[in-house]
This record gives sequence, C-alpha cells and structure tokens, in this order.
Amino acid sequence: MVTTTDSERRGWTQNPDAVKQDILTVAVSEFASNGLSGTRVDTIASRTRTSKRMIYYYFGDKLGLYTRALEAAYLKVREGEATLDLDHLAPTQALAKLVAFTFDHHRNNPDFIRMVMIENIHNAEHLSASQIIRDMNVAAIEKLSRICTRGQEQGVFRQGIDPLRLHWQISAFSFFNVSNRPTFSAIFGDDLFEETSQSELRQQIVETVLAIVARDASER
Amino acid sequence: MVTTTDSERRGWTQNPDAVKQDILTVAVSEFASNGLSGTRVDTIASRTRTSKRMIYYYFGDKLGLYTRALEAAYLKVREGEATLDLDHLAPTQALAKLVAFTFDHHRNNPDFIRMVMIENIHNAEHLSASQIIRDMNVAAIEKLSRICTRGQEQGVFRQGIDPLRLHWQISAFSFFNVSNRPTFSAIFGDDLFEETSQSELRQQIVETVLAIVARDASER
DNA sequence: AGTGAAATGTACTGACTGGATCATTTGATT
DNA sequence: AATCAAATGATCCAGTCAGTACATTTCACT
Repeated sequence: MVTTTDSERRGWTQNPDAVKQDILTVAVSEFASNGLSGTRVDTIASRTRTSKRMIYYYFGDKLGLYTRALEAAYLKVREGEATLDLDHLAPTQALAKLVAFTFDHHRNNPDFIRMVMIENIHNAEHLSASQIIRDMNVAAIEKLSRICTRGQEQGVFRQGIDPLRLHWQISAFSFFNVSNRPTFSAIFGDDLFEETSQSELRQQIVETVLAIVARDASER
Repeated sequence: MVTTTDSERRGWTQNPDAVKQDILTVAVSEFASNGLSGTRVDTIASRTRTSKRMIYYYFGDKLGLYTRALEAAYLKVREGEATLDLDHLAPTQALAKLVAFTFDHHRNNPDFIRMVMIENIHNAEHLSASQIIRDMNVAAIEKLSRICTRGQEQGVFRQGIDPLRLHWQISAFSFFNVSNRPTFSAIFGDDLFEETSQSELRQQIVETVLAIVARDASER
C-alpha cells in the first residue's frame, strides 16, 4: 500500500515530495475522467492521503494543479517512449517498430490520451504555457527524423518525406484509436476493439505507414 | 436579424419550433465550446432570443438539452454529407472524392468535431441513448461499402477490404486533423494547418487511402 | 368575447464549490 | 528545550449555478 516512491524521504510522518506525487497521481486520474470544470477539488482531496488544504498549499489553485497534472501525464508517457532504441535497427524495421509501439503505448495510457483530448477542448491554453511539454515532443520528432534520414541514405525510403507530417499520420491512427473508441463502438459495436482485431489493425497501420515512405510510383 | 426558419410559422409572436431551434443552435455552440459541465445554462439563455425558463420548458434539464444538441450536431453534418452522390463515379474517383470531402467537411464543422470529442470524454453515455445517431452513421458505412463492392467487381480494388475499417482510417485522419490541432500546433507550430499545407495533406491522405484499397503486393 | 391550454417572463432558492482563514503540529537547527 | 519555518488540519465564506414557483400572456377554438 505504501508506495515506495523514489523521492528521498526525509523522515517518517512528513514527506512533502510523496504528498505532492500522491496528489498529482490522483489529479491526473480525476482530470482525465471528468475534465477541467467537471473535476471537483474536494473529490481529488478525498482520494488523497492528505487534505484539500495541501492541494492549495502546493499547487496554488485548481488551474495550477491541472497544469502540473498535464505535465505529469506527458512526462510519464515520454518516459515510456524513451525505453525503445531504434538506432541499431534497419530503417524499415525501426519505423515498423516505432509505429507498432506508438499504437500500443497509446492504448496502454488512456489517461494520457484523455488529458490531451481535454486540453484540445480547451484549445491547448494550458499546454502552451508549459515549455517542458514542447521540449519533450520535439525529441520525438528527432527520433523519427533520424530514421527517415537513414532510410533515405540507404535508398529504401523515398525522397521528400516530411517527418512532422509522418508523425502526424502515425499519431492520428494511434490517438484516434483510443480517443474515439467510445463513440465509435457505441455506433458500430466494439468488434474493432477486441484484442484480435486490434492486432490486425495495428499490422495494417504499420503497413500503411511503410507504404507511405516507401512508395515510388506517385512521385512526380 | 429575424432568421426566417423553415419551420411553419404559426403566427407572429409565438413560434415554438423556431424557439426550440434557436435554443438548440446556441446550445450546440456553447456545449462545443465549453463542454458539458463547463457550459452554463444561463449563458445559453442569454444568447437566445428567449429565456432560461424556455430551455427547461422544452428540454427538461441540462442533460436533456445536451442530448438534443448532440443529435442536432450529427444531423446537420450528415445532411451535408447527403449532398454528394458518388454512385455515378468510377470507384477510385468516388473513393478519392469521398475522402477529400470528409477531410474538408470535418474542417468546416469544428463544432461537430468538438461535440464528438466531448461525448468521447463522457464515454459516449448520451450518444448511446440516441437511436437516431446510430441509424445515421450506418448509412455512411453503406455508402462506403457500395464503393468497395463496385471497385472489387471492376477489379480495381483488392479483395478482403473491410468497409468499417476503411471508414475508421478515413475518420482517423479527418477527425484528428481538427480535434488535435490545438495541441499539435502548440507543440510544433501551425504550419501544417495553413491553407496550402492542408491541401497537400489532404492529397496525401487521399493517396494513402487509395493505396490501402488498391495494393496487391502485401496480399498473402 | 370567453375559455382553457400552451407558452413565456420574473424572481428566487438551495445546494455546491473554489478558495481563504485561523490555528496547530512537526522536525531541523541551534 | 527553545525556536522557527515548513507542513497540515478544521472550518468557514462568498460566489455560482441548476432548477423552480408563481404569475402572466398568447392563441386556437368555440
């Protein structure tokens, strides 16, 4: 039950970092579930080992907490992405792996997806204020960019690939798959979201992306 | 100023249908902008030619209004889609046109996109209650399905295409393009969303989708 | 021109909620 | 063990908002 956080514990009873982390974890979950205005600070507090007082003590106000929670969500996801190294794979394999990984990773982090959805509803006002998030994402593009360059050097990818646009397409598939699942399955049933269908879908998406970088026919 | 609605006006001062429509239009706009819990009924009322009293008179409560607004948003969009007829085009051209149209149509109806986003945040609880919406969307699949069948009969499309999955892919691109624009451009800048870039993107998506149905190489 | 139901306006309330205040405890340092 | 700042608990307040009570007007049909 007592989550042994990595923050250096200063004593027994008092442990500010753990308290902050505790609050943040609950906050991400609550905001992801209920949105910004839908979330009650009191509810967050009650799910915490501490009190509402502490939330305002550490985060100032609701918006401050929200912004920090958003960062926490991004941070956690990008951490996961850092685990996979692609530089020692052949470009095609590297790209295939990246796409498949992204697809799965998004599925495994629905709270993150929901936070981004909510942030989009709010026109990314709070995300814009966070330099941290911008930096993290630029790194993701660079990773993709390296793969593209290598692929072109080896002659297996076509010229004129825009890494950002490629990222956009990979994201579109992987994100939509999670974000719009509720409405999609409410309308069409959720066959598409069962385990076997999802595997097939992932495979198809990998192939689609590979086709995008590999095709020569449609070049002018 | 006096919007000449198509509802048969019964007299001069009183006109229930127009009042309802007025409320719905404002409601869609407000809910789309602020979400379910973020929207204030008073704000809707103030933007209306009538009063809050009327909202409760016609729609019962906030949730009732929201549900009806959701339906109204779907209805308006599907109406737009009905205008394009594809049956007289060659399958490839028909599909290309459908994809391009969907892409543009989504861009032109951001309120609809936002309503769907919001509904997804709420796990499609309210959409599930609406049979109307389900029916409308099934029609969209059928349209796509017809194109696929024709393409296969003429030998220009590959076998084993799943229309639902194809629809999923088209939607993913077109939806994501609007839904995630705020965060995406906050992080990467909004070059991708300028007019010329969007045209290119649309073209690329059309090609991608055509490649999905046309390719033969990756068949087992 | 009268009647009754549908439609509408005004004003209010009760519950909730973000945030503030005051008081107290804890632990490191001296 | 005295001190002081950081951390925490208990309680309250002012504003907000969904929903309602009550009264009044409009209009179709006699």
